[in-house]
Amino acid sequence: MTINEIAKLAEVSRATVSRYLNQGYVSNEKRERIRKVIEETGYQPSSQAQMLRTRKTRLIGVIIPKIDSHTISRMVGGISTILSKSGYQLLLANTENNEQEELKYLKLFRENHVDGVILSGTIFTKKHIQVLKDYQVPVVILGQYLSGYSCVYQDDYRAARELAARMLEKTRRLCFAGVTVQDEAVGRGRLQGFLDACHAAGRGWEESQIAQASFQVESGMTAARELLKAHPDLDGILCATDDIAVGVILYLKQQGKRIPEDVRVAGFGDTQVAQIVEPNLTTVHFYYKTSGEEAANMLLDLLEGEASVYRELKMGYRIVERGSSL
Amino acid sequence: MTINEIAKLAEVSRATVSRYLNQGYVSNEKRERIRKVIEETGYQPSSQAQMLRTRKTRLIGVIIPKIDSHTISRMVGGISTILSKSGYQLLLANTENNEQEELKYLKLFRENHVDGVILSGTIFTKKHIQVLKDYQVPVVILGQYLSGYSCVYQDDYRAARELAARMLEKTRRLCFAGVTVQDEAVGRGRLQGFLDACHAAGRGWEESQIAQASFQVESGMTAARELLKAHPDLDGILCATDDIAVGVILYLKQQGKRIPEDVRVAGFGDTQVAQIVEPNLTTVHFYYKTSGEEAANMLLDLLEGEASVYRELKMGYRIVERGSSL
DNA sequence: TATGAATATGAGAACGATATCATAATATGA
DNA sequence: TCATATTATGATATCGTTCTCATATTCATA
Repeated sequence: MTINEIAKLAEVSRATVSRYLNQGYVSNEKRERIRKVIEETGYQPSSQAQMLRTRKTRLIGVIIPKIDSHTISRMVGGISTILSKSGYQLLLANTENNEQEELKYLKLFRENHVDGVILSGTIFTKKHIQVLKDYQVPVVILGQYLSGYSCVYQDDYRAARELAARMLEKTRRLCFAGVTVQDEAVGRGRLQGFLDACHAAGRGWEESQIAQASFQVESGMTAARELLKAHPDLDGILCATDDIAVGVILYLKQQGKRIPEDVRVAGFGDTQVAQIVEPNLTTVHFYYKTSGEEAANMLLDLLEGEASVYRELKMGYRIVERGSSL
Repeated sequence: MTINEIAKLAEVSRATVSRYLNQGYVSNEKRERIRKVIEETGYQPSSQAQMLRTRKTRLIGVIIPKIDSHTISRMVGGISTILSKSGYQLLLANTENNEQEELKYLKLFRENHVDGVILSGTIFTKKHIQVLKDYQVPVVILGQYLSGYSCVYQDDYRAARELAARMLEKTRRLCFAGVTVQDEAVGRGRLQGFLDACHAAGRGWEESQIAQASFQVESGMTAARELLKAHPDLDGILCATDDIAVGVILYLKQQGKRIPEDVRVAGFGDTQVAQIVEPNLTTVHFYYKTSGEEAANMLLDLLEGEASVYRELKMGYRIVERGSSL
């Protein structure tokens, strides 16, 4: 079924059918004839033809570093809700934490047809900036702050600083298990918050109080081992993610430490495991799903001309104190 | 940049450029000219025009019930790996466990002319079968068995039967916390495995030994409460998912029960929490990521004509015994 | 040296919609 | 009543590819 056949059956011109479909002028008489024919035939306009002609695809490219992560899948959930409500579809690209893949998909999406892109990256290189600079369609960055670009991100710095301050009150020697500072948000932001809180509390710190982990539980165990080796007297570890914190807790318990009596631990993200690990984990709740929704809305504004200029949205947070730091 | 401009610059016909792009006959001389022009201009064929002309979109629709679930995101990860390797893109639809949404997306995808669909559903109604019956593009069902259709699914029944048999050896009164039997795989399959294991072991069972939960941890707690009320002497609970099992464990511990000494517990799925909850959870490891990969490969076979007929693939499993049932 | 494959090329149609333009009919206002 | 919006319609061009077909050239084979 094509628009031509509909036109023939309804005894009108192809143009009139198109107008019917796109709310143009159509007399009641012909409108009814067309409606009937479309209903009988179950006609659906070819979206490919529409895409070619209108240069709009109603597809949004979503680039994420890892699909099987609670924080990210929550964001994707939020994005998906908003987009589908507005009749857009979601083209998903999973980069498996490979920045090269991010660039590849940015290019692929541009060439291919998306109306806009939501990029949830971790590490931004100069290459990224360059590709983003003259990108033909609107892009919203999710989870990272990037000056001059539309972005939705968490207040990692303040959250870390506040949580660290609370931890400092209860500890004599607080250590930090973070991730690479190439990751501006989770790496740099949370570390800086920790450092500034130490400074504000008049507490010095040494390089050896900071361990670098990755995003897995296992790396948290390794980090805890390193920290404990360098500082056998440590009585607190602030971890850049809940998964790291879980690894830290597992290792500390293995070593016979009691939590929180001997060592207080906290994480970030308020993922599912925070309420399951024992003791329950003190952590920072970020509004990931809402962030995804906001990013999608921001992109829609950009697409539908409500706003032609970028906006930067910093999301709030909530510290959740549980057994691991009491 | 269009193919016409490339043709003009390379001083050949549009058809020759098209042949160059689609490995048709082109002389070395012209081939080189075209190559050079394309390189200089950075020309990329319009995928919309290609879609319209070839009636292929290189898009695969993926319908899932919930994005922020460990099992599902692992499957999506597997799908994504395979598809992107073959130059297909993934159109994601998240139904939030709403079967109506599934139908909606099946229709939407068909209209949008995806090349194929991977459907990871939980509940199949007659409506589903009817829509699938005369679906114009290949569909692979993931996670459920559907006779006569390409599908990749877990051996829920055997896994449940085997795990239940092991649990029965160590318990006098084993209960079951499952999900709705409308879900053939997780609901019906795992329950039936449990029942048949009871029968094989010469153990009767009463209706009240079976509680119905949903997919959340909280529902596991409720289920445990019901079961414990009906059977204060229970010494084992087999749970249809890890999350339910975690809820069960949390509730039992709250009630002062020791695990596994007083009550043995096991789950299904081997999700992250299984290794974090205390005691660690005995569970069934399913190869979710591999299932996703297999489903994607199956679809590609269907698409690329390697196989024109459906295949049914039942995946193996591995029982992982941990502290909760020892 | 005919004969037929295999190789090579371009003109023009087709895919299925929307956009532009010309034009007619009707409604509105001074 | 006349000028001017507003409503209504269809013919035709266009989006950027690939497909079909006609035709020409080269090469191996009988």
